[in-house]
Amino acid sequence: MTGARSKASTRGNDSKLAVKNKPAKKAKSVKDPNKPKRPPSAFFVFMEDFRQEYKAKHPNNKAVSAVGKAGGERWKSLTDEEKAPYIAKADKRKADYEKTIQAYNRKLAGEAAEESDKSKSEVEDDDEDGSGEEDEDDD
DNA sequence: GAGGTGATTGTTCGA
DNA sequence: TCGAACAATCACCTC
Repeated sequence: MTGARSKASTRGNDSKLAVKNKPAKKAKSVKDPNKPKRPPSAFFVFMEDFRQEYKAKHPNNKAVSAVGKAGGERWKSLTDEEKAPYIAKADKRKADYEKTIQAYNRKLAGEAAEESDKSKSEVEDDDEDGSGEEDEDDD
């Protein structure tokens, strides 16, 4: 939309020296390394294509910032019809992601229950069949 | 050597 | 409901 991301928006182009005051993004990922990555939005699906095109046109330009800018402008110039295939792809990935995240959440719940059960076992100390394998969601 | 940074938009999730 | 975080990419820079 407005594109007024309070995050980076208009940063110094190549001012890598300008240290961003945003916290380490990766820090959160470290929290949940097993968490499935978010699906790419239609724009990112488009970028996958656009990067190759841009690379072909500008083999010397490896600056991701330039690709991002060019991709953003191109994306805005696209019509809904042109965006449609990318949106469809993104939608597909999103559906897949929902499945994955559900399995992930179930696994989390299972682990939480296991931990809770462990605490209980420590107190009661009985019943340890070990048959509580998480269903790897095969269906 | 390892890891952060930049630029873009869309989506998701938490407060 | 709003806003921040995060998704990909990769050369370059800092520690």
